[in-house]
Amino acid sequence: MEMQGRLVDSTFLDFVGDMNLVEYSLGPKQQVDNTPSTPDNQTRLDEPSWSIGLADDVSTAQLCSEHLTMGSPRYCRGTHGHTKSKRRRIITVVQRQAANVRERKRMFSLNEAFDELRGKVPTFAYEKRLSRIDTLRLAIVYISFMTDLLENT
DNA sequence: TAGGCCATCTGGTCCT
DNA sequence: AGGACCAGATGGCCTA
Repeated sequence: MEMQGRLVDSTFLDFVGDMNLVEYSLGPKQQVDNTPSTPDNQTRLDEPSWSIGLADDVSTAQLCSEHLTMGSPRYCRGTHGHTKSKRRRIITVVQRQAANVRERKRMFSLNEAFDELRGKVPTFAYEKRLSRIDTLRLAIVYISFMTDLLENT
């Protein structure tokens, strides 16, 4: 994937070289692997502490109050700020887990798309893996550059 | 140690 | 009703 640089003429490489995006140092190690479920996550899924003792028809509001003791505000969001609540969608633990799985799959496909995009934008071989935001920014610059190139030839 | 990046969870909203 | 999408929150990992 770092081969893309060779496919692009030196003009663009000079162009890219001027960008702040290419300030990465050596260090090819992947920062994060994109596997959707690490062993850590598996344990989290396997034993969802927040689901213990919850009946299927427990509302999320109840869930919230029950888990204030967990000391983690992440389990109690959505109601703060606006006490006037709209109708809440009752969701079971099973549905929540299914939604989490879908969300992980969705993010996985999103990351696949990012990887594909990384393969399309030119980078130097020694560069660290582009972050998602840098991939988008570089793609924007790359497209703009190519557009200009086409219009001026 | 602070900051950046990421995975994951979660609730809200939109759409079918 | 339920899935897709989105954004906020949180915690972990890595690097300067």
